[in-house]
Amino acid sequence: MTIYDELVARGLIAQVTDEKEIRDLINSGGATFYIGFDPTADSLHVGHFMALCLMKRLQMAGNKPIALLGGGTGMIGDPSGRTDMRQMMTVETINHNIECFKKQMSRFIEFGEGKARMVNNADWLMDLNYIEVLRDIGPHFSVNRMLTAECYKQRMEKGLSFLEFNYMIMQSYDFYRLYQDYGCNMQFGGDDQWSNMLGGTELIRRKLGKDAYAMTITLLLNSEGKKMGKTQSGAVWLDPEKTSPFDFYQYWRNVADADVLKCIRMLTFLPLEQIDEMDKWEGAQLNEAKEILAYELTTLVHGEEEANKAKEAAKALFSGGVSAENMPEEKLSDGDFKEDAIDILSLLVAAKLATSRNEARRAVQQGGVSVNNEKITDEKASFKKSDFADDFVLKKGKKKFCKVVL
RNA sequence: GGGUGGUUUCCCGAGUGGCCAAAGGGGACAGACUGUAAAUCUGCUGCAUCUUGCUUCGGUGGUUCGAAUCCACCACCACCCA
Repeated sequence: MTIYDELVARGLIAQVTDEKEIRDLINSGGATFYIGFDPTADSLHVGHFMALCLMKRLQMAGNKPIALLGGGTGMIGDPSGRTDMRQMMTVETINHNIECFKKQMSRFIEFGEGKARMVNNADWLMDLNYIEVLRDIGPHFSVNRMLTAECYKQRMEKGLSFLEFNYMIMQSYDFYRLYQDYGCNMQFGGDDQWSNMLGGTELIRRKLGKDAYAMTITLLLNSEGKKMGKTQSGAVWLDPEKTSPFDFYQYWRNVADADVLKCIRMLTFLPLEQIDEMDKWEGAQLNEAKEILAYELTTLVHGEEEANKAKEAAKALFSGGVSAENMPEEKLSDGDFKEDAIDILSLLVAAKLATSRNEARRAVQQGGVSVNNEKITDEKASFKKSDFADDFVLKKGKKKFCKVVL
């Protein structure tokens, strides 16, 4: 199976500028492609992960990847898919985020001579001269056209600043530069990047009279049409400090039935035949598929060891046992104890299972709290250090728990 | 620059002087049922020393016994005119 067909079969391709050309190009390994990553946070997330996987897949097929860090575009902020303006980031934040990105990326993709290339668009965007750019690039963009682009259209109601309006031009300029400097003839990106990417192919055509191509990756949406990889408290991060391997595992373990196969197809490297087989599964058997999804992804992102730990911890907990072997831990300090005792509400807060004593109280009142599998019903319950050995399992609700270490 | 409308708790959104920690919906959380799914039902949703107290309705100051509600100034946003 060719790489292009595999991408199609996995449902990864959303839009392409020229299907035949792109198919030939990437199947023959003739593409030098780039994917841009704006340093909007200090860790990559699942969306980035998909892009990195795509990079890897194409690289294995002989194509040359360029990872573009948006040190320059991050100064502007992409308005695509947003209903309000991004908060402007300071240069320090951007640089810090870029460093974080670099570190994480190197774990997935090999960079270096003859391998993948990593560049930062700050290197050329920051030194641009306003008037020169206007005269050089400006004439090739029609404001009328730009305003009809989907990414701006959404913003016509809420307001769009001139700063953000320029984002498309900067991204287009990136492509134009990469085309000239590295022979980059293709751009990949999230589906929300489509109009920005077309800006680049168009600019290359107008300025250089050459063809360049663009392809977007399907956004990973759940059955309700919402972006996946998001939780109430924010994104599911790849940084283990921000989202623990256990939580990461649990996120995928808990996806809805309707979404499991799609996720496996799009996010894992499992062979398509095996996935097609799983596609026949129904009902409770899907639980097994979720386990596979969670395990595969955790392995890819955090390594086999962490994946095993997460899997074991989850198994132990959900199959009734209290084996706290690999469970996420929360350490208590002596300061948490008053006169050698700690009440249940403080305990929940200290273990970060509740954000306030009120919240903790509610959980107890509603019967959602247990200590070492014993339900706590009295909100005034209190524990002494001597009531436990070195640690114990504190549980709030069905899925939130931690091993409290004394 | 001129005019108009707006800024409410996680989000949407009601509230135009006391009965407002603030309707309703969504989301989140907890319980029941289940397969660590979905759907459904119930509870719950500012903070705390919790039958009470404290802090909140863009910001600051004022009027008043009493302000999310009235006044002044400021900030931000949208629309119309330039």
